[in-house]
Amino acid sequence: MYWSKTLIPTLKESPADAEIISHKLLIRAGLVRKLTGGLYTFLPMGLKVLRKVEKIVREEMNRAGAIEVFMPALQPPEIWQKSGRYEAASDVLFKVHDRARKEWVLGPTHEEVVTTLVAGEINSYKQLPKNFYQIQTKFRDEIRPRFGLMRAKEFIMKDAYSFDADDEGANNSYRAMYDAYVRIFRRCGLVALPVEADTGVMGGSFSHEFMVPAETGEDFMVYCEESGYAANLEKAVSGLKPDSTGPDEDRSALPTEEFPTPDVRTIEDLTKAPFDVPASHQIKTLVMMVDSKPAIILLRGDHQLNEAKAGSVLGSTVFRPAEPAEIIDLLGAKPGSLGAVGVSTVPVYADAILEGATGMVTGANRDGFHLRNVNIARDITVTRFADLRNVEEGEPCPQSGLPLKIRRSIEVGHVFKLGTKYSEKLGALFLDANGKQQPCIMGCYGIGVTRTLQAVIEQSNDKNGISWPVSIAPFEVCITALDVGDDNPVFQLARKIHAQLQDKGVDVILDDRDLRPGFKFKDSELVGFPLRIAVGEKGLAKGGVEFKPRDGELEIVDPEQIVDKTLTWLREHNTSLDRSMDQD
RNA sequence: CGGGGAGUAGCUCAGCUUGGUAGAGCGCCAGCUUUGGGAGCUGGAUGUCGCAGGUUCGAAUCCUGUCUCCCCGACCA
Repeated sequence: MYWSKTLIPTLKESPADAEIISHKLLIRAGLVRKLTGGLYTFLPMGLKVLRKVEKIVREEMNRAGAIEVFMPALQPPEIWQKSGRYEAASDVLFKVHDRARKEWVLGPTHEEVVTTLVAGEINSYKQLPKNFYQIQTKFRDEIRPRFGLMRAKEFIMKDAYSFDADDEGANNSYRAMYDAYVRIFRRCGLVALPVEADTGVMGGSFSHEFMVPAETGEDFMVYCEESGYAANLEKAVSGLKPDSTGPDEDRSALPTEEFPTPDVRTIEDLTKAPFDVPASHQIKTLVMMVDSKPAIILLRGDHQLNEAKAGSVLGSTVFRPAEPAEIIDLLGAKPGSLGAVGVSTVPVYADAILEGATGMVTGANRDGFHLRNVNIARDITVTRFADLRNVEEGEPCPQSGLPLKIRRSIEVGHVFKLGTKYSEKLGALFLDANGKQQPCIMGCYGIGVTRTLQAVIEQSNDKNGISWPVSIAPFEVCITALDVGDDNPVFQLARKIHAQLQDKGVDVILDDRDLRPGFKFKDSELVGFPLRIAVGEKGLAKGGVEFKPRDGELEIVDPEQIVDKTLTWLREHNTSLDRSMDQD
């Protein structure tokens, strides 16, 4: 490819609407252009990277035994009603109407379609297991598209769905996908770590997310380097014990006592003089509404509610904080003076840390008053103790006991063991060896292909631009011709090397633009080609052409040697060809 | 949806407070000079100042409404 023949609109300045580095570089390096919020056109360089990521994904999915299909993006709402997700996923569903005013949905994911397919085509255990995958555009009415390709209304996903006859088989399918994901991300030159994850609206029994550590990530992962424990904050647990709660001296025998706390509205207010109650000695009382029924959640004052965990205790992912009017109606006081002492008409769920806590302070359900010496076991009717809070940095690892760390991360892949939720609802049943009808045991597995592309940029860049891994670089090699006249020997040599590399199967671009050298060097670094071969008079005077890895040292190489040198270097630096991968 | 910010040339922005009829840099076109780290000079093209309405002799500027984009929160690959 000659640079002048394609379109690589690089920008010296960052676009005003890009905030994070990968988004800026995506635009500046001319990989994509925005049509409108959350919708992007892939330009030639962006598309080349995308296709290379897809190729790696395909190879690894095929290697893992998955079979490729292609399902409609436009789907009938009926199958969503059958699965029960028409309501549950209603927020993210794009809905369209045909000329007869019939409604359709644009697929945000394909459990319903693939399960419908299997319901029709798979009848016997002899046909199982099967794992179908596709690489396809997904549509999601995101509340807030963000950060370029990171969260878009339309994005490319690899989605796979496994169907097994028994639980052991389902676990094997899950494991095969998990392993494939490890390989895929490694081949893309990406550091992506599997962490335990919440199953959320997908339902199902367990799941892992693949996380790319990055300051700009929207998720938090909790991890311990010693034990290898790693989990999404939504799911993470710690080894923190209940006995660490409560004041130092034993106040368990003292009766509860009401005391005036005018103008105290928050946990923070109560930690200040004259009250001086540490947040860890307070009980935070939250009122949640589930299907218009109230429930009370108790946390230690210094802890934060984990909504995913709360959802599983409340038995619904759909709940909201109660309005002040509802709270007054229920407890007789405004937020700021709430407590669960003496409450018996609504369920009270307390964080497990509070079990056995004594000498605590909580609201008195009377505006401007709190209670001290609260002994949970004695004074509060707790329906159930459960893990309801976010783990905090420094708490003991549940496995090693060492302090946990937390970092931001980008979710690039997610594997779920689904169980029989969809197969039962959509009739994906088969006859087992005893002639008995059973629902398939399913798993589903997603990779955000476009997001992965941007995550690589987020992880591999410097002040000069992107630094692509060889495996997914738009071109592996950029030949920078420093003179471009057709009869100029410099240009003739550059063209010769370009042709020779192309013959050897190297993905190479020749920068044949009539521009000053500095401009072309900057561009090649911005776009991020892993290897640059500059052909110019100065280099030739020193004995050859300039061989310059994007992140390495410049070498002068004899033009006769440059092809071999390049092939060797590419082989050594292509994460996709890493032989160590075949040994695990 | 709640809170914050912004819409002016292809891009990055100034002008708006204090109304007087459109600017800079980059990019683009032409010419000359330059030619190893985003060149210099000269000349040139490019705008319904997001849109609609209002106030006014006169609106990019003031007022009202509306749309879009970006950031923070709830959702997710």
